[in-house]
Amino acid sequence: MELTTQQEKVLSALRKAKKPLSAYAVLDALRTQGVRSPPIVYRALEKLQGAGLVHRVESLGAFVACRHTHGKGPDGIHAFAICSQCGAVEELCAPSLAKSLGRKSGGLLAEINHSMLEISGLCHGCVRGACAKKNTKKGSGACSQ
Amino acid sequence: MELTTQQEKVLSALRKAKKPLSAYAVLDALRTQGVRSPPIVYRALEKLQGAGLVHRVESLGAFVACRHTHGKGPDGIHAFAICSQCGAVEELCAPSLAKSLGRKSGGLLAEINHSMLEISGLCHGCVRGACAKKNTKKGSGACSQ
DNA sequence: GCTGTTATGTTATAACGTAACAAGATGGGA
DNA sequence: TCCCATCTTGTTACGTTATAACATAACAGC
Repeated sequence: MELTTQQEKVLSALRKAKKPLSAYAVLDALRTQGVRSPPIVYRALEKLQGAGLVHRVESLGAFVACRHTHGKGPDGIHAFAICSQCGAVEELCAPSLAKSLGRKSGGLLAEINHSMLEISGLCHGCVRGACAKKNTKKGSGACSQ
Repeated sequence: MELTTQQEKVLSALRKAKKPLSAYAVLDALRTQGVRSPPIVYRALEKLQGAGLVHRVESLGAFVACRHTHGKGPDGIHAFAICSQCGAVEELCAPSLAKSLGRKSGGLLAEINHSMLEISGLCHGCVRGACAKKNTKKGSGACSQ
């Protein structure tokens, strides 16, 4: 997929960040590059998500650049481990969940389009007290565990 | 747990609804009963979530009353199947996932507090064309599959 | 040049969530 | 009884997240 200029900018901002960024954080990061209004960011995010290059972390209302290559389709499960204190996030590979999800959701769903799994807790660093900052939304948070 | 008046109202509104309600939808539903401002609803929701009586469906930004009894702790996994067209939601039991989650998230997390799994797709009814309404956020949507 | 499509851009507003403060209600003690 | 702590209720105002609606540019193909 060919990325447009704006999509490149947004993707690059997310790749530079050490933790998930809200759409407005992306906007702020890109103001110096001429990005001025929310829809620009949201449109780019939408395309990038469609291409599997970016995921939305639902429980944070924030976005991360993806490191893996996902197949699209039912086994395109997006799974994240999230430290609720310092904001660190790790993307997990959980392809083995695909089949059991199909069985479990069969009561309601005939087709699966998208699955997401988010596990939150405390990272090793925060448990040891090594992650200085409390997650302040603005703070640069994200420790290396 | 003893519920306060407001908590009762909120829980009852969610139980009556056939699909997840946003906090503001709850607010609207309770205006006739004297509930006038968002914090009242959010506070009640927070307590109800803490008690496991209500869950937040992250990918919808909405809340549902819980039908099961959950143990609290790591195996308190909240799993939902969601029809992206008509808005129907089914809460799944996925206790077997608990252990594998622990393993998968171990790289980052030392402790798990909360896990959520959301699977979206099309329900049997929507695939057959039996669910009339497209999910319009205001529409009463939710088919019986 | 014309046309259809995609990308870009703006303004304004909807929808979701919380901070900060004030005021009643309750339930002990001293 | 009075004082104090605590909990619940309530308000206003604000911050954050997301989208609607519209206008314009850029470009490919005829």
